[in-house]
Amino acid sequence: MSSEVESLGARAPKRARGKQRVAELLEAAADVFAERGFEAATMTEIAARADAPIGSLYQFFPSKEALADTLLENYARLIADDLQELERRAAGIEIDALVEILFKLLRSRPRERAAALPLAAARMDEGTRRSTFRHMMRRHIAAILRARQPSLTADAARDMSIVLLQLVKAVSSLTDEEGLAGRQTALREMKSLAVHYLRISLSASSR
Amino acid sequence: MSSEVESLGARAPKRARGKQRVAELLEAAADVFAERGFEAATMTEIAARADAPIGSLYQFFPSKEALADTLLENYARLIADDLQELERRAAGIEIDALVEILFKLLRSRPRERAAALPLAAARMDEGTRRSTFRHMMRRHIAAILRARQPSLTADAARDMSIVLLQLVKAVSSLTDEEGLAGRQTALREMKSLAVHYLRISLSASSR
DNA sequence: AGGTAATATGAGGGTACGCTCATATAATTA
DNA sequence: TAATTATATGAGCGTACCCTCATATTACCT
Repeated sequence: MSSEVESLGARAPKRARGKQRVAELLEAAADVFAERGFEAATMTEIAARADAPIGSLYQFFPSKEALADTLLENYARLIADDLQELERRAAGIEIDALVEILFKLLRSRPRERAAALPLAAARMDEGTRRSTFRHMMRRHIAAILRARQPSLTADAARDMSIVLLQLVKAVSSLTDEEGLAGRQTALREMKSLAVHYLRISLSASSR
Repeated sequence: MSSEVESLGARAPKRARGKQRVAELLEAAADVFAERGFEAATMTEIAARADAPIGSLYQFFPSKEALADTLLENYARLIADDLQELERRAAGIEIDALVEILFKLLRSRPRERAAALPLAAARMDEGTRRSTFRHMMRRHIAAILRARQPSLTADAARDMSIVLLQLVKAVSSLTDEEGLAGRQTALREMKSLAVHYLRISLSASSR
């Protein structure tokens, strides 16, 4: 499932067996982090769920933090790539189609996403990393909007991306909630709200 | 600040000094839970921040879970009371004013809210408690909408309350984010989105 | 004043956690 | 084959956590 390797880890896997192990460990880690959150997740459970001894886990990931960061970076890279590709195609796409694509894209890879979101929240303010997950998202969405309509100022695009991302987040949390009566209706209405918002704002900026 | 006492705690305070202590402990607990989340918060730090020895904390709260639940219930009761009062007045209020009041109300008591939201997420599925915080909110918002427009069906009011609460949540998370350029603009636009949504949906239901 | 209930206090028990490391095995290279 | 590098394994170390409890102090009541 996850085929990427860590960047800042202690020892990267060199052989096929190592890479396979790392993939299994990352998959198990994603599940456990998604279920329990960063703090409550334990390295013991992650190793157990990957059917690996605890030593193997630490062979490839020097700490719980490094493991979480690897997971987060992998997910961020996947999404960033998709967003960049959408930016290239954005010029010729209608607004409602754009919203549809955007929503689908940001809700894709639900497993990785379910792990990444708690991790992004828990490990937000570590060290000097100013390039938060959320900032990357905003930059990309703003770029897509400006690709779609070049007359947009940078400030306007930034503001719109903030609103749009909040709407996506709302849709995501509704999608994740099981057994909610009225969920379909709510999802539809939130999408049409997004389309409405984009239409209004884009037409205002084209004056 | 917090003047309520716990309901299911081991020993409720009987004397003035005890009540004062409990208030200080709850305040410190709210801060620590807000900063660190449920899991990462430690009883030691909560006691230290209230300038109380660890034994005093356990005198009044038998466990970390009980402490969190007390905090959550206190906040839920405060908000529920406010919402109920708004329901009584809802009939004569214009839509944009209603949205304004609702948003302000749900963002009030930022300290308690900052603690309650992580706790609600962390302790969502404990025991048989089906009356989640979120369900209570939805019921109240739906009741307010129906008070404002009695022709609303129960289902429609429920769906609208779901959408509305997501919008409020989005606004809240923007409010909490410091130093965000474009925040004011984003807040204004999300509010007008909520008004637009309510107008459309309510007029559709009055046919 | 004496008696009783409420509160104060902090040393420490038990536990689970993150993580280390010495040692064993497998795969690759020379 | 021999040497070397990569990976496997799990007992156990140190620590920090949640919580207990014996004992001391304070406030209230009669």
